[in-house]
Amino acid sequence: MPPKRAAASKRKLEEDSESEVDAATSKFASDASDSDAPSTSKPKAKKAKTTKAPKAAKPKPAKAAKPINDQPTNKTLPDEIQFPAKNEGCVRIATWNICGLAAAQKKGFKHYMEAEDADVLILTETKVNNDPVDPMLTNRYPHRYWSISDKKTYSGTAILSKIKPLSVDYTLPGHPDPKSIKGRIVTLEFESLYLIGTYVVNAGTGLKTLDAKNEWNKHFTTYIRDLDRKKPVIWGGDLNVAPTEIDLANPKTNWNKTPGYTEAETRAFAEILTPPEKEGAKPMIDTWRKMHPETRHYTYFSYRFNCREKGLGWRLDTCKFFIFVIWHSLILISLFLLVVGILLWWNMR
DNA sequence: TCGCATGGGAC
DNA sequence: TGCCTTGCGC
DNA sequence: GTCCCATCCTAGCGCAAGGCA
Repeated sequence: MPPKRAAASKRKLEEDSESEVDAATSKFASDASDSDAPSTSKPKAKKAKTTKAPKAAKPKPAKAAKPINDQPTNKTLPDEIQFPAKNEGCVRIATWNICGLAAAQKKGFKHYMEAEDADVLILTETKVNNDPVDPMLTNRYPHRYWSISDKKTYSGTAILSKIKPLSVDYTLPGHPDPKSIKGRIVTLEFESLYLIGTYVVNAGTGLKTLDAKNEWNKHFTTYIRDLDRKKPVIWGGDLNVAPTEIDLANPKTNWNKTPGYTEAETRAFAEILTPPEKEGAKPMIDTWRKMHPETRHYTYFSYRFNCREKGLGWRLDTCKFFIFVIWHSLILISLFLLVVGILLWWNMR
């Protein structure tokens, strides 16, 4: 049954700045056999229904604030999007939290995909229940890996690639509840590196799922360290954390209250980036922050309070790429962080 | 998850 | 069967 | 009285599933 929001279905698409990495790597590709493993989805038990009094409508402020940081405020995807040309010999990796593939496709996902022409595209919150067979995707990306949640139309992570990986993994080793991880992680192993795409657990309204997130962080940290001992790692996707106070517009009022900016989350993230000395692990690089040490640029804006227009956002969901230990690798010849873009992210939390 | 109103404590 | 409402997550 | 801080309350979207004519 189609959703019946039509009458009130305002087209709500927020564009965000997008981060992307062109990582030149002549040996990125491999001759390994294709390991596209289909994910399956299972019907979920229906949710318990509770009665709730309808909220009283409140008049909205008609304030037309001035955009801040020159960030785009349009809510629909333009038909024509331009990105800088790819560098010769580079592999372009991009990430986008699409908040529903079906919805994204209605709103111009195709335009973005054609314009960006990423070699590897990480998608999060796909909300798909089966591996999509859309020719638009299959023609451009011969290798597609969909991690699908057991919970219908919930979470979902995918990596679409023009390059064939050696192997693919949809698990987070060591996590005590593998079911809760389904749909949140895809790891591709290439000849020269690992690429991880994640849709990290959201700490939830009232931080009610912070414990689950802490559990995720604990095991993910171990996992990424283990991989890094073997090959360099690139990690992208929706990381659901604003690492530092310059990664969100109002750090003071949100500290330890709002999911994405709590002590537990920021500390866990910092420890992934800069492992404690005793662990002997190599430090990792937040590429966006490395190249834009002071820029306040956000990837997420709340629907509430006209945050988009006011420039009140967070750098938390997409736009984060972390290239780990690239310097010891001869494979990665150059690294360019291109923050141009139109990131299409109309998620809300 | 912003910005305002409200209330309480410190000074 | 299909429109409409409700609930949930973010 | 003034300042500071904590707390409260709030929007809009995508989607599935249930209610009901």
